[in-house]
Amino acid sequence: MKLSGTTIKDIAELAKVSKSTVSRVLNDKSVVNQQTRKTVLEAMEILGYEANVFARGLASGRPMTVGVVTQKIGSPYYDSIMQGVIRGFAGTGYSPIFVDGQWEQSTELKVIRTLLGRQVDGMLLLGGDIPEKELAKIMAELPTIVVGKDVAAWPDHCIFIDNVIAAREATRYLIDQGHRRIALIRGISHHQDAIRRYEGYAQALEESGIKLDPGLVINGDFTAQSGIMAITSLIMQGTSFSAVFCANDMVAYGARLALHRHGIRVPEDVSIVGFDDQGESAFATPPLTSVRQPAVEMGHAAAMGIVNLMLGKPCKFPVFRAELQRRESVARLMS
Amino acid sequence: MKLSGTTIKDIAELAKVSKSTVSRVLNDKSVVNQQTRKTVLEAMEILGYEANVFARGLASGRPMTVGVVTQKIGSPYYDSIMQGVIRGFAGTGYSPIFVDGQWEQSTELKVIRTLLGRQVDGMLLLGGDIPEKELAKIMAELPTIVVGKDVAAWPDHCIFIDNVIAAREATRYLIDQGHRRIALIRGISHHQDAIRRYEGYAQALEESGIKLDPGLVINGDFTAQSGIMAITSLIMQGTSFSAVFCANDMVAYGARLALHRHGIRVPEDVSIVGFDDQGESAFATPPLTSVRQPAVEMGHAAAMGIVNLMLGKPCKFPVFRAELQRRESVARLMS
DNA sequence: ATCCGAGCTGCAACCGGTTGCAATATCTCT
DNA sequence: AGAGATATTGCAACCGGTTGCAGCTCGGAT
Repeated sequence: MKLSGTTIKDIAELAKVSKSTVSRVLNDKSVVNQQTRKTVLEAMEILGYEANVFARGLASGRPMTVGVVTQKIGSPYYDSIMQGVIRGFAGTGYSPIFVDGQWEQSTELKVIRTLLGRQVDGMLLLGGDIPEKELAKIMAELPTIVVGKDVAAWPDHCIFIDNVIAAREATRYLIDQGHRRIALIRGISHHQDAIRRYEGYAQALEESGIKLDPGLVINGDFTAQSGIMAITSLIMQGTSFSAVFCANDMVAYGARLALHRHGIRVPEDVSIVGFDDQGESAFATPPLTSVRQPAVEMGHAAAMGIVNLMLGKPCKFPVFRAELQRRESVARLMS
Repeated sequence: MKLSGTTIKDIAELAKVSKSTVSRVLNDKSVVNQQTRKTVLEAMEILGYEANVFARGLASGRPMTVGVVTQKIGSPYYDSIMQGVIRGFAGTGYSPIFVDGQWEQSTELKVIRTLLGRQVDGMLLLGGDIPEKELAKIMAELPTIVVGKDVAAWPDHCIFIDNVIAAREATRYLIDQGHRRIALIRGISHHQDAIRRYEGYAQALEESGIKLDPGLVINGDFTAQSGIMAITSLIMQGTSFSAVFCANDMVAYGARLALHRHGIRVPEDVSIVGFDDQGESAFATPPLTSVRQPAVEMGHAAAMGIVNLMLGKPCKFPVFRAELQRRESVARLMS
């Protein structure tokens, strides 16, 4: 079967050098005479050369693919990162293969092992919850970048936003709007993001001299259902609150719905702030105030970063900042 | 670099045959003695053989990849299909590469050409809007399956739900609930789905002896923003209506928000029905009644179908049915 | 017994690169 | 000028399969 045609052999002939030399120019690993290199590059230009991924993968043992481990296909936040990743790989010659960790540590480890044993020469971990010791092994074996998580030992290989600061700002915003009784619906309790956001929440309260009331902090699991249950339980216990800060937007939707069911108006009676700023949030009723994470951009940066890493170049990431999108789900508290 | 290890050579030795024979067993194209085949298969079993994608791609010219053309990475409906596709390819040896048509016919054609000229041996088209003539060319050149769109000339290569029936059922449901003045916010006017849904809407009205009022039909473009504008324009014109059927859920969110802005309650004053049933819809306030499309399942089926097609086997698809999810955004009209 | 075709199987070339090693050219130093 | 060091380049093997073609085996026809 004939494909696009030009091979390094053609180039070699045109440039009057050997295949080896062309290959060397291509991988620009070993030294090639400047003049020769130029001639070869011109030849490539003329012939419109494009490397055959398979031949290269076969010969070099480098499969030109990157394993991307996501938490759960279908979860808005990770899907956004995935979108960025797809875009980031476009045109690099590398292609991503996606696997699903199902939010379970064991599954995640299993799929990672499969990827390792198989044919990937780089790995992108989106979130995830595997122990640092395991992570160390992976990092030692393959170029790896972690997105949406901050691993102390590899600051340069992580792309993330500062969840503490983000949560602190969001909470402070509520405080600035006059709220004092601010409930927090947390994510999965051992989840790094959940912990950080809790921390930010606590800091903001403390800075404003508000005593943290443990009764206002409810555990959830990042699902809308957990938002419903959290609000329900707050109401059943008769706890009073004028605002809720949610682990993510899905939780916020659930919370908002539960409030509605109890005849509590948003934002007149209770204000809501979410986290992630999914696309739907701007059009929720009322539009949801939410901390926007630049997830797509982060995914994009991750893809480009891992490519550099695999080429042996260092990678440097821009600093990503979360930004509070102020919308109508928060009202100024008159008192 | 050493990878997982076993090659056909190992198998050949163990089974005491030549590489060729092993290869023949593998591709089970040409005739191989039953006994020999059995021995080889056993050897493969023992050694846990797994073909090297690159060697195979190189040697056969068949790259074992499938081009997946989506409309817009980030659009909920197509993303859901993509999820199904990813799952469907898992473990088949084929891997998908995703490209983005950006909702533009020209972009779509361009990326498709790139894929054709490049190295894919199958194509999955998610939705899309290219002329049937172009489609014919593609189909002639490569195994192709179209998802979410019904192309008359290739009924066997399309996976879709009957939008006319789905829209008719949804509309009829509103009618059954006592609604007579039912607005329709359409999708992009020339879009097949939009046209079909309009048709279903019209049919349902006619079957119930309700005269279709063109003033109740507003054009939109599948975005939340268009939902807002549609409702706003209806209200500005003083058109009365007790229900709105939306092109998709995003439009429904927009519509719901616009109604809210005008102090119109949902569902007490106006009922809303959406289309697609995104994950968020069950937790909207109020939970949105919506036509659920089994998008993930469709993507999954598409992936498995294209694999069969590429192997020369025929593919047969189950019939996918949309199903109305009845939730609280629709109220019975008391009159 | 000889011949023939069908059914299997092995040989070896080839897919398009990569890479270790040897060969050649160039340069530097004594 | 001669020797050793260094920079470039080419040769050829190899990655792990696929496949056209030739060769061998064997039963049945002549």
